[in-house]
Amino acid sequence: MPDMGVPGYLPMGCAMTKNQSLRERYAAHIRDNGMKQTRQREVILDTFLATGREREHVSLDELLSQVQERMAGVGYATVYRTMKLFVDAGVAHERRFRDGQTRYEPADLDDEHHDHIICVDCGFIHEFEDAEIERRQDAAAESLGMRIVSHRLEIYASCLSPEKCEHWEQRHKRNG
Amino acid sequence: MPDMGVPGYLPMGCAMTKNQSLRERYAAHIRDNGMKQTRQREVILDTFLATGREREHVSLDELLSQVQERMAGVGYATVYRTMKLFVDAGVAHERRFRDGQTRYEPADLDDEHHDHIICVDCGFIHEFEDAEIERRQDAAAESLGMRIVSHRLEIYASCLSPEKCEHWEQRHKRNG
DNA sequence: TTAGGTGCAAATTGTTTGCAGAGAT
DNA sequence: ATCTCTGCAAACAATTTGCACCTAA
Repeated sequence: MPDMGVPGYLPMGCAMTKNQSLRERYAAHIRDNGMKQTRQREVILDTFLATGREREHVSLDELLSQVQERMAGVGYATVYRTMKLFVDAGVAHERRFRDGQTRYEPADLDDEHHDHIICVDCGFIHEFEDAEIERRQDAAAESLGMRIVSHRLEIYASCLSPEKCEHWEQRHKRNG
Repeated sequence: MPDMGVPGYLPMGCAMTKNQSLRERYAAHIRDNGMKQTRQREVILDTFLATGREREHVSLDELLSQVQERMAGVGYATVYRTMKLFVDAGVAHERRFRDGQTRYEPADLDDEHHDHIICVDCGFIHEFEDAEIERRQDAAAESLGMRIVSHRLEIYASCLSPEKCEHWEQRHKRNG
């Protein structure tokens, strides 16, 4: 099902409107920088946004193989360069957890921000927000006479209910 | 000056007692695992703990060249493997900031923990602690039925007083 | 004496780039 | 027609490992 963004008719944060916003950012970036619309970029964007709905934090390898299912012959370098483009366009965020792979997720809109809790047993990546933690980070920087440019907060934790974790493991391994 | 750790006679957190604790951890690890005391490991430990006093967060390359000043001919692989050994022994913490280099700092003792604020202008690395942030992280994990194994919080910020930052830059570049 | 350590060089891993042909506008 | 993009392969950068020789215990 294509994105039929209808801003105002759907609650904020809904995947459909959010993906629509990201598509608009992409289109604007392409237009404003004299770049070209290509079939590869369309497929990569579609594939990337689809994985995003399940909050998958795909690696380049994972994304590449998903892209190749839709369009054979696409090269690693194209996906690599396109994801950089998406980052520049404000469509994607780049994440580096501890598995040595660069991963991507759909960008947060506006002032939204979230951090990650990674299960050390199965690798599943949860997301969470805490405004008070953000405030305290600002305060810590300010006390040093600095202003925050960006931050990263990653929590590595193990699941207290393994049977639930097993389920996550299966889900996650699908894309590995 | 060698470390003359005198636990109980100096305040907790003092560099001298702390380094003494770390040396003891190293010695215990070597003993308990049937490993051997070598001149290289001694020199690397001395050099590493010395950089730690200034909270330098050395990279392998930086550490290697400092080690070679004290003992010519030491190879990269030896420093590499020795730092892994120190991590296993609880002597060092491994850190990966965004400059693509693995850095090391003396391990925190017991329950101590600190996070980092990295200046995006000069690369200088500050440290800070915030117990409330830690509590909230625990709470976030608990709400998902998880228990924290470790975490990383890095704040990238720019300095509001550049002239101060210049000073830091000089200090930091010394080891680059 | 012997198991473990060292130093070199080569292998790995993940990322980045140069370039000739293909494609979008 | 022109300028960008793609796919391949090669270059890079940082880390990791195999191996023959060395050394602590």
